[in-house]
Amino acid sequence: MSAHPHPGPAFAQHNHAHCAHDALTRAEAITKEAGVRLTPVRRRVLEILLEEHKALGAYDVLARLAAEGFGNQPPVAYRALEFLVEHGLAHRIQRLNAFTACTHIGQAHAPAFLICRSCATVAEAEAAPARAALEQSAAALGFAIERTTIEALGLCPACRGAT
Amino acid sequence: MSAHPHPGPAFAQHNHAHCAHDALTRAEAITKEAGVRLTPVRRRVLEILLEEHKALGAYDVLARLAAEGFGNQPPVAYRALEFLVEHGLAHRIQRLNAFTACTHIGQAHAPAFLICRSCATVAEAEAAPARAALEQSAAALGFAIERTTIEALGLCPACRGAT
DNA sequence: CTTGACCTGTTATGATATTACATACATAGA
DNA sequence: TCTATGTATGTAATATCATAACAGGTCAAG
Ligand SMILES: [Zn+2]
Ligand SMILES: [Zn+2]
Ligand SMILES: [Zn+2]
Ligand SMILES: [Zn+2]
Repeated sequence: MSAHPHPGPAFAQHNHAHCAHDALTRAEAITKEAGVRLTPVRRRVLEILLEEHKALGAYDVLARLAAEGFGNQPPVAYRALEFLVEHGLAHRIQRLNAFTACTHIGQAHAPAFLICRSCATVAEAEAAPARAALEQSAAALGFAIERTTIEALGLCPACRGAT
Repeated sequence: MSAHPHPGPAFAQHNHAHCAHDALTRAEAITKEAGVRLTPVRRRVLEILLEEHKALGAYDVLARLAAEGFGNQPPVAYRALEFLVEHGLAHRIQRLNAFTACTHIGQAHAPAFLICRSCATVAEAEAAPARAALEQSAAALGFAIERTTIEALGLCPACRGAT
């Protein structure tokens, strides 16, 4: 057990079925705790996001939902995604206008996102240090930070290795 | 002379006419140096962005251009904006899907953006320290960062003071 | 001049996101 | 149990952001 939130498995080999199942279990717990409902659409959207460590656009999610008999209009997807983001079960990736399942559900964390430009895998890195540094710069200007977006584009370990 | 790139004037009282005029002068120099043309549309778009320390959407810019007799189709605005960003004369703000004139034209800088949620003013802060911290986190995962986006939402000094 | 590179303009379309309203469902109080 | 209430879902319509593809204009080198 690591002493601090561990890096998250996105770039490492791991039992992903287990990884996804775990996330769902935690999501159930979190929502129950918060007194909100992880309804079928919401749960299914989370499952879809959990299939891969990538980011999916709202319309990609919507297409999947529609194919499975859920509604087929944009708000169906956007609402479920908004719910997931609001409760810390998913994150929005600004650079991609897309969404990814949180890999640290239930753990307090300040995520920075590492987006592989080759394979599109998205991992969460710890943003606390970067954030602290930014606070410094901002404080010097008298600016009070409330929310930060930290995203990096680059190459993941696997894609660096590949020719 | 400050030892490192100074914070930029967005949140401070300053002679903005002078600020904008300076930026244009530098833009002329930069483009001449690079052997590219700061054509009338491009120059005008930069002037429009320089009017305020805020971010403007491409269609806002387009409306202004159209009203002044330039083309009135999206590519006219997007192309000019793309040119400005490419040559470091403007920046794209991901969170806002919008563009802002660079306040450090001609200076090498790694900008983080501070966006006031109350008055929409955008300032550039030095992102180098935050970026360095992020490199650390990323390196630990074997990820090679190529480009970073660092944006913060919050309250500027003026809006903090106001009731 | 002519050529070629680049810039501008326009049409058309694609991609992302929200507003507004109607219907269905869960559940707590009467 | 019944019904009132809040919440969730479904749908239509529309707003907002962005790009592809092509036609015509400008300008300087040869
Ligand atoms: Zn996994
Ligand atoms: Zn990769
Ligand atoms: Zn700048
Ligand atoms: Zn403000």
